[in-house]
Amino acid sequence: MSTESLFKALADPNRRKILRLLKKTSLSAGEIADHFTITRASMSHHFNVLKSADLIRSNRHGQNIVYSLNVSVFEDLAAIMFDLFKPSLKGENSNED
Amino acid sequence: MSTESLFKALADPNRRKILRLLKKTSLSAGEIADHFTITRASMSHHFNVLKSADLIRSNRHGQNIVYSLNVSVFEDLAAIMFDLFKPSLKGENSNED
DNA sequence: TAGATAGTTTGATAAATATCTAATTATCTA
DNA sequence: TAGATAATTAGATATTTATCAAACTATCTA
Repeated sequence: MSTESLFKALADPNRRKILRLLKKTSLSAGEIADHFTITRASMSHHFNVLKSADLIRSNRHGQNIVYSLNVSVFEDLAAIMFDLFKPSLKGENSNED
Repeated sequence: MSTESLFKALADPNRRKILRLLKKTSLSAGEIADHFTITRASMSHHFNVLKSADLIRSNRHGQNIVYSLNVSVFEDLAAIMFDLFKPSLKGENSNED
């Protein structure tokens, strides 16, 4: 279910924009929301999807919830991509679904 | 729309399995379908999604339609991933959506 | 402690998607 | 050319998803 949730999370332009914003620095939910026109409820939904895919982490700081990018997923994604595209060797089999 | 269709195409386990099958060698629609339990109509739908994302190519050989992996998308995907995760430099901006 | 502020959760709805069966198209061969 | 085979397209349905408004939770501060 992890590869599944990862690609589904990445398959939405708003969520990719969130990730790009978090590349520079961690940001609170409100700071992120300021870059979008959809409601904060909808933003929360996207935060949840990204968290479920382990693409972001959250920490409360007082009234704010601060989100940060989990860069370690980058490695996972790379591995998945190799699994999908790399010419396979004799007897090699995939773990992924 | 291209990044969009790419991730959406990859967000389905049946479609990822199709790509993995095509890593080794090109295969006809029927040969691919033999590895699945869903109907051939459903398989055709998945082929269409993968073709729209430019992940596979198709060529008719007599009665068969032979599908092959388009490995050049691997590079596109790598670029998109860097855009999403790589720490950005001063004044740098993304082209993606 | 009573607002005010930041954010999430709930419930509803419209749009997208995966699947199926049935019908259609393209090609081969007897 | 008629039937058989390979595959796709069309139409229908159930599930998932993105979004919103409203209600709720957590924290701060006067």
